[in-house]
Amino acid sequence: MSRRTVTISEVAKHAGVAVSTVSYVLSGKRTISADTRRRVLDSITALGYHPNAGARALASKRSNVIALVLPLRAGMHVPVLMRFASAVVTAARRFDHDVLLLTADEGTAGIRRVAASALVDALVLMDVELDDRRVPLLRELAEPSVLIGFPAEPAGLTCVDLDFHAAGARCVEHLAERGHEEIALLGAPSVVYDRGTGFATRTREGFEAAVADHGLKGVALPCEETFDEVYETVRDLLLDHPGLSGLVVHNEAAVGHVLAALRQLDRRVPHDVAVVAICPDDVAERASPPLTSVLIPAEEVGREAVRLVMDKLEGRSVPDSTLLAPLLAVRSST
Amino acid sequence: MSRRTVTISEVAKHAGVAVSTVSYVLSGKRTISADTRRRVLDSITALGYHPNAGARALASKRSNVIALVLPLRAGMHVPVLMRFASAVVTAARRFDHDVLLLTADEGTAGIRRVAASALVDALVLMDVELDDRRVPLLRELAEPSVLIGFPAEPAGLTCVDLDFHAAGARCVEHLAERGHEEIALLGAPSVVYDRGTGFATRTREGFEAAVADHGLKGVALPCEETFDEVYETVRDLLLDHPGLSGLVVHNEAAVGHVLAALRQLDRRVPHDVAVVAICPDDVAERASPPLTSVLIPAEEVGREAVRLVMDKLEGRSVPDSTLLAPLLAVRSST
DNA sequence: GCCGGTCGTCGAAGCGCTTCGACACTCTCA
DNA sequence: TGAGAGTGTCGAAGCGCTTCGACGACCGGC
Repeated sequence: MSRRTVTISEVAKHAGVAVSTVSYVLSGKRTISADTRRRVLDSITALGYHPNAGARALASKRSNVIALVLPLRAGMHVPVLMRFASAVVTAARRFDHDVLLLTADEGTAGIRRVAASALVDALVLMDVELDDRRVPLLRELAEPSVLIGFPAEPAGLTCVDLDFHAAGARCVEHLAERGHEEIALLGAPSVVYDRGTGFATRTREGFEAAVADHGLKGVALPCEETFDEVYETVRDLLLDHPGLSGLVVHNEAAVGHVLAALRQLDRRVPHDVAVVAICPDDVAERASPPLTSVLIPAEEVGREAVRLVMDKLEGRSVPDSTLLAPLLAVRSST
Repeated sequence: MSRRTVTISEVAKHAGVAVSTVSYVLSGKRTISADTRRRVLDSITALGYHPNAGARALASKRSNVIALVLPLRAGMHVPVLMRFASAVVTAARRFDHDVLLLTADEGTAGIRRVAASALVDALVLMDVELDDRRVPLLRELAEPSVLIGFPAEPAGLTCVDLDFHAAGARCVEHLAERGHEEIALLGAPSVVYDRGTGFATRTREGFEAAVADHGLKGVALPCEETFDEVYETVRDLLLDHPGLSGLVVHNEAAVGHVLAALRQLDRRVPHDVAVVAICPDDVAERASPPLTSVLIPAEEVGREAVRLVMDKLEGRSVPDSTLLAPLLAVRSST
């Protein structure tokens, strides 16, 4: 039965020490003799003591909570977002922090509110747009923050992401190595480009640069996410480019449809058309055939974002930009 | 520029009143003259005051934060979970509460921790299993909580969910009305049944009961989520049941594969096989053809869960069980 | 044998807020 | 006209914790 709440002074009394001693045992900010430490720790478990979060936050000016700002916008692939989110939560816990979930309905007001009320110590923003309304606010707030993704003007901000430019290029390179000469990129839904979401654009730029470098013919198209639209896009693409033999797909939601469309159009993968995806590993593995892919290292990005945030909280200096190198896993689709 | 933090006593000084008066203006717990209220409110905006969350929590024993416990387990359809989560956040904000995100890695320890440290006032648990490890803990903790979903032993707990039993039955009823006599249910992946997740089982029971009631022939199968597995399942199903003309699909992730498989097996929807899905509206609408479906009212469930939690926090009594009636939307697949 | 330096511990002062009791006032209504 | 009942406001006492300065006790070096 959950007894009424146990306070630090009860622990102190039980262990026969001062309140401050208990506090120092817990924080390790002053040296405590092994013997005293033992007694305090024993009392803590005996009484089932848990520090009160509010009191701690008030006294220490640290809430040990970070905000995760997750817009949940149209066109975003939710499972990927959730992997980031989940990674952030797990990583935060390793630093003894919890995660407050902020969605977009409140707009920037939510960010302002949690920062001003000291509810959180720092912010992690996901799904950053090139021209993101939250960015000017961040500059104004001076609250430690890390962006997952890059805005157009990242100067002075801390950003982390997969190096999508390199990822796009890596896919092209792989297809070039395999001898393909005419290839296409199927990207995000056009709404995502219109919004100027960075990762979509950067992949396309990487794709185009590598196509030029390798002297290939290449075309980049947005790609919607219903089967019928995908089917049409693929059909038209094959019609317009009879020589096309390689496909880069950067759209988790559409990747299954693309394969289904190829199947229906009687193109064998990889025999007639080779496919490289940029997507999480499990999506690539579960496709048929399993796809050669550049994985989106959601766990790593989330972990890195938290590490950066913690560094900033501790006053350590951090790099403005952290780009994780793309890693290509070859499977049966190329 | 974010000035250093403004406190209530500065507001009080600025408005020429006592600190407690400012507090009462904010909380409305005592009557304040219109004139004083105005002056205080003006000072608050003039100084840009935001109450400190920690101090408030300490003094009032209320953090104005609720925990959302989101296991993120295998086999769960993430986009649906996120719609619940998003609805919970939005609803919580309407009650001036924030949401702390708890995932499963910590197991029950996380729940215990946030409750004991008074980090949160209440808990909302998602994706509840029939035999859920978190349930005994809830009984022990005496922290206000609401479950989204039903455990095997819900006595004394507050649960809210779509009435999946009725939903399964409703789909059968609809197919019966359309004259189908032999039908099948394609449900969640078998791992979900094995785990004893309530909603999957309850849908099947509703399906089976209604099949019996209407004197139909019906079979219920689990359904995995890769195209190849779905294809096999559908193919075998049609082989084993040549007279089968109606399908109920309760698996968002597989629904697209089921349609693709039918297409590949040369069965026209709804001409040869009618399909009813239990899934969110947008999934049903984006399928081709658009699916007749019982929608999963994620927003409504989330909202209801928060309402119940707030009622409990205010000491109002709430019903143990809240079942939302299923609503069937007829589209082109039946 | 005395001095300066750790080391380990304590007490007390807040952190910024809510809330309780008290205290003027101003209205009633007998 | 005065007792009683509101109103509107104030001051002060915490809420449970961290942190700062202080202070013995003990150490080695001269």
